[in-house]
Amino acid sequence: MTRFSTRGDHILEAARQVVSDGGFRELQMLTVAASAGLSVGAIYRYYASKAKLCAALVARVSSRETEVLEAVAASGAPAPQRLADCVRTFLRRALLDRRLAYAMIAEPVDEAVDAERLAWRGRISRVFAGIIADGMADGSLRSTQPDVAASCIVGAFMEALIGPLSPEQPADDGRESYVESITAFCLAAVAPGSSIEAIVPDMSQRGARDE
Amino acid sequence: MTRFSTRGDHILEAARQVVSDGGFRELQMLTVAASAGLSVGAIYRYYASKAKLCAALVARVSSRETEVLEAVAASGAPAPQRLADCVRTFLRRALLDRRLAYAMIAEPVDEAVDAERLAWRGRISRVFAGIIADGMADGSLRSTQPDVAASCIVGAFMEALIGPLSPEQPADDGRESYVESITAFCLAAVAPGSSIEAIVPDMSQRGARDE
DNA sequence: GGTGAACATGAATTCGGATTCACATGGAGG
DNA sequence: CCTCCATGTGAATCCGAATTCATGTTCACC
Repeated sequence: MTRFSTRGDHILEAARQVVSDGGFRELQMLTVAASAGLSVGAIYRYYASKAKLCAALVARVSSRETEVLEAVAASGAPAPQRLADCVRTFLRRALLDRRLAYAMIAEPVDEAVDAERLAWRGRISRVFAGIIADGMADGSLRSTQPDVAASCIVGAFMEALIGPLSPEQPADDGRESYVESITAFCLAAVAPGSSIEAIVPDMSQRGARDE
Repeated sequence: MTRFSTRGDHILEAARQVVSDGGFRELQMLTVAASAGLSVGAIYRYYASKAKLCAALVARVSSRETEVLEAVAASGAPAPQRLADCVRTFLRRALLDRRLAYAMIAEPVDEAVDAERLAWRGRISRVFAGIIADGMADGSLRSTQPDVAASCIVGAFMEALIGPLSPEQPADDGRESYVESITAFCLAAVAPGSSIEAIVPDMSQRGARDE
């Protein structure tokens, strides 16, 4: 419909549709073709292979999400606030389409797609690592290894979000409190002031950087 | 070799071998057969299908790990200590064979296997939720929703451990500090005393239980 | 109207494995 | 020595998609 969308975009949109209910498992060329109102062969005119199509899909969706996240991270607010905002933003957006989120985050497809996914996670993680480093610099966050902490945060909210144990469909009213619980967890993990030294030795210096 | 191991176990062991380098992606009946020194047909005498074989493999490995974890969790130590010990234990053991760990934790195969994997994660998560509940009861851990916090912890250390961004092979000397960093993160997330209320509203009551 | 390039179609083909099965092999019991 | 059953073999078969391609369409331009 939109004037500027090319045929290739149309196909990508159809693919997104398919993945968003049924995941990559159901992304077959036939299914996509049907959903796009085209024939199988036509798809090959725009994407050389299924793998390429999948990779393009992941790239497109993930870049949208990354932009949003980076925008939030760039607000001038204090680090802890930005951290919480990023987590919340990611969670809320993902909750709008969990099947797609799961597919984007975890469902394996093939190497090309995995590479795309990996790059995405890298970008997300870097956003968090940046915020954490900021917070460490001004003392608003406790001392950690930013990259490790960032990985943990990403893992924590992704697992809580789409892990096999997350509630199938948090009730509408519970959704927001669910988001806040997860956000609180992530924030507390890097907030200053908790008393863990007795149990975990301070390694933030020793293992910090050795290459 | 061992007297008591049946032929079925032998095959399972061969499968473990294959998965432990190459993951489930390379677990083909032909590959397993080769690794077991048998023919394809022979495997089918012991496992009705590839899916069954995979499920058996996951079940076997995961039950070993679960037992270890539950034993650690059952020590009489204070909750924060047990929490840290469980995380450390899991991480150290997983670091011994990361490819296998990744496969067991994350690599999807098919529904039957996923069910097995899900059950496993459930058990792990329950172990953590139990410890957290204990800690909340005696005040040694801050107030959270134990099941959500447990999911986050599992996600955090799994991602940091085997996520696509985790260091391919932490240097021998860095390994222990890596483990400690992750452990510290998990512990800090549920330790009391951090100041996050200004940013994250306390939802521990409101959204706690509504069914 | 005629021509060709770009675009579509979908049945036929190919392909990567899983699964089957007709045919050994070996050894325990008669 | 013969039979039978448990066990093993691996080539043949099957199956579910991906991929190709011979055969139409469309349409812009002459």
